[in-house]
Amino acid sequence: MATPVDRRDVILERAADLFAKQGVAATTVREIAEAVGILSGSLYHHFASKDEIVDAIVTSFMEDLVTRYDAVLASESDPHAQLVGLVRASIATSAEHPHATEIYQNDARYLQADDGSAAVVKGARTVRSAWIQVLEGGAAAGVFRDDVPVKVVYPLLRDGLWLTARWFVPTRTYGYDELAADYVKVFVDGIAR
Amino acid sequence: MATPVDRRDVILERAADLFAKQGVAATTVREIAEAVGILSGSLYHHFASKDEIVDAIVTSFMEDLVTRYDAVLASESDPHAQLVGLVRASIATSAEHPHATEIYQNDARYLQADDGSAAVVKGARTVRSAWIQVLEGGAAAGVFRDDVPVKVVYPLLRDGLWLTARWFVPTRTYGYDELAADYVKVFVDGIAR
DNA sequence: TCCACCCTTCCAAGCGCTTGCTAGGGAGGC
DNA sequence: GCCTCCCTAGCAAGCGCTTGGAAGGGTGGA
Repeated sequence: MATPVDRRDVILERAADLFAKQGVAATTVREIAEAVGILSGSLYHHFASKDEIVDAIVTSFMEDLVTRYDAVLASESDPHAQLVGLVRASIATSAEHPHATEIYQNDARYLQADDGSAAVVKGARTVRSAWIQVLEGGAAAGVFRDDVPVKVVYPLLRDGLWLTARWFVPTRTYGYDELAADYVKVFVDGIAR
Repeated sequence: MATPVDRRDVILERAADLFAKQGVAATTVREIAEAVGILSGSLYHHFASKDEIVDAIVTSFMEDLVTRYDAVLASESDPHAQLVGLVRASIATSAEHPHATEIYQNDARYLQADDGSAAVVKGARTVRSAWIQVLEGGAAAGVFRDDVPVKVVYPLLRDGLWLTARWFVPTRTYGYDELAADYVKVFVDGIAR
């Protein structure tokens, strides 16, 4: 018999999958319950609301991400190394939370509309400032270009990076490490030969 | 008194705005009707269903995009010029259809789940092949790098580009042309100094 | 060891409300 | 009179969630 912790995790996992595929609004509690193998009323034994399920998924992802970013910035000081670290941390977090990124990308409005959870809002701010700090630091140090505003560079990097969760499927010969390396090549060196 | 064409356009415009902000599933026909200034039952005089509204918005955008892409590829043969052309065409189309891009990015699953409209599916294929053609042609011509697979380069470019619709707000001194130019700088030359 | 009690988890039925949409009829313009 | 556009009332289906009760397992005391 599953322990309480296990069932709760299964709900989060299945819900994350459905939310990512269909969007939060279009996913019913009945669908989530069916995917878990229980009836929808039973979900409310574990979570107070559908919103709370969403929050739990995204909060877990965001906390993991912030922890990894903090570790990168604490251990690297060279802008290029920091950038590589942030990319690797992002991709590793995305791999660890296979659907949270998709939910966050697609349903950020949903979270904001409900004023989100404090942890998510705070985490998002931390994530953004990590990147801005690295890009600005790199430009100041003469490592990164400064002719394109950081407020333009950052969203281009951000969106390319986070939407890898939507299309990337690792294979035996081309995994997350290879993706991170190629991402850095494309953005740091460009596609020109 | 508004002519039928005008009212229909107003519905599409208002619906596009709401769909982009909230997602298709989370936008009710009552909200759309209210934004237009009529009651929800009246929408069905102009459109057979809510889905048809979505389709009309996305189809119009996609047709415009394909037309612009075809024009670029017909008039440029140098890979770099083609890439610049595709970028400029994408950004121009995005500016012309302020919300369709957001809908397409967020609700592509929705469209696919309903087998979408033939025009959208066909258009999406055309769009993708235009990029692949340019990237592969450029690599073969020694203009673009060939050490990173095109199937990785393309989605990075694509996502950075299309999500500009989500964050970019033109100002008097930094408009769509400047964005296109900076996008090209970032992706073609990279951010390294 | 056995039994009563408690807790956890779930089922089942249903609530109040919302959704996309229908169909009948009215109003205004030509 | 006819046509276009809209209002109105309401339908059927479905939504997130509540509530009462059942079932199973664990624990402690006699």
